[in-house]
Amino acid sequence: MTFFTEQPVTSADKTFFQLRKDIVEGAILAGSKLSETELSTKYAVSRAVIREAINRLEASHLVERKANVGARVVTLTPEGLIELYQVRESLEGMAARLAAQNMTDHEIADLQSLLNSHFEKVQSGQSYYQEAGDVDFHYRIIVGSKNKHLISILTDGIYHLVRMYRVQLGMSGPRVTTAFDEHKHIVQAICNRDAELAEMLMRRHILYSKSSIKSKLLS
Amino acid sequence: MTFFTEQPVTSADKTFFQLRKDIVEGAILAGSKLSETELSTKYAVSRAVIREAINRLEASHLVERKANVGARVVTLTPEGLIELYQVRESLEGMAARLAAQNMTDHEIADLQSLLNSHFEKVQSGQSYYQEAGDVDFHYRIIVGSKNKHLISILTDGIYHLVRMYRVQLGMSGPRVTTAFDEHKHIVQAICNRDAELAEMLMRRHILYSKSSIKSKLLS
DNA sequence: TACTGCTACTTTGTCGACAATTTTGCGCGA
DNA sequence: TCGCGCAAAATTGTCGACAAAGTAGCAGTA
Repeated sequence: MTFFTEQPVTSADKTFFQLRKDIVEGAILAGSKLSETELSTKYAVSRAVIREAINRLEASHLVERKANVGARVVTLTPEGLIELYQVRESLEGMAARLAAQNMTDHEIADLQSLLNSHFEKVQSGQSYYQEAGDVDFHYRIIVGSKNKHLISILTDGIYHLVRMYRVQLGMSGPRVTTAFDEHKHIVQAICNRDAELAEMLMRRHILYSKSSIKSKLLS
Repeated sequence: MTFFTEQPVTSADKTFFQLRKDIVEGAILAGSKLSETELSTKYAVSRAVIREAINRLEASHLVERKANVGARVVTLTPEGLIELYQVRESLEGMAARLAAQNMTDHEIADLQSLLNSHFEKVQSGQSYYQEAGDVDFHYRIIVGSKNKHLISILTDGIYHLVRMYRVQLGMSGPRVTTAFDEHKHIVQAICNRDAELAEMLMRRHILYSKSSIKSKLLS
């Protein structure tokens, strides 16, 4: 994952990253209360940095806060997941459209080679793929859109929430080979600079993921 | 404008709203530095509440911050405005789609009567419309989507930035009557529960606005 | 027993002071 | 005159303490 360009510099940064990790991965339970004093002793920092970290978590939609009452980790609901995928469909569709217009030939070539490496892994039977590989694929297209707002909303906000759902509701499941084909066609459209088609395919791709996840939630 | 459900409760809230207003309306110049000590004396609060306010402004994409250096108000560029409208096209298109599915009949009736009141004003020659009326129209559809993330991203983030561009680059211009027709057709599609068409019309509507603004920027 | 109101406690909000980092400006030497 | 380095000033980051709001528990009364 060529992901983590963000590296902590201040103490509040470190605390924020740590807290985000703990929340996303379930070390801090969904729906639980975040006590400032408690966290400040646990992480050995002052309440001021805890407060700043919590503020940023709120901006990421990972916690909700009430004035004079406190902050709680968001609760995960099927409806929430559906809503999240609706936003993803919209934004990542646009990202694919823009990527088809704005990615450099070199970036597209890289994307294709990434896809090839995935293909080998899938073919050799490794059911690896879904987590890291899928994230990496989508991440490159998002960044390839070259749209600052789009990139920020998706990578700073939506994606950590999606991962939280994936981890805590145990969404690692199949959809490997079919998803791979979908990825292939998206890259093909981007390579042809067909923005319209790239958007449509990406939206379908995410729509399918949503259906797959929805049916898994009900079982 | 049925907008301001958000009312300040804490001191940091008030400072945040005030600062946001000052930035959006240009009382604090785009690109200028936000000195914590300076602001704390100016608004007569401690640096802690200023810091919290700045953090929230950063989350709204109205200021950018560098560790150990400070925060600056974002600078307005033609490219930035284009990018903003790309995100709007994507998200508000989805909002219209979801509104067609999720708005109650009562909400739709309200939307239609809002449109009628606009029609009267436009017909009676008042070039009123564009600012408050336009915002109100879009706001209702966004809320009508019933998608929490969508609503938050648009009303807490994007919209203040759009308004900042409008105010500071003097975008109040025409496009009144044509925009009204577009609004009418969108409402018609929502009323027919035609989600597909509602999304398409909304995307076109925003696309046209973008072109109109772009040409105005170049003149 | 159930409800109301008070009190004590816990938690969040705000403040001023200190620490750490960055920026500024001066002096020195080439 | 220009560039380098060091020191001083200014700015941001962090901390502990106090203020204010909310919560829980107890006592008293109907």
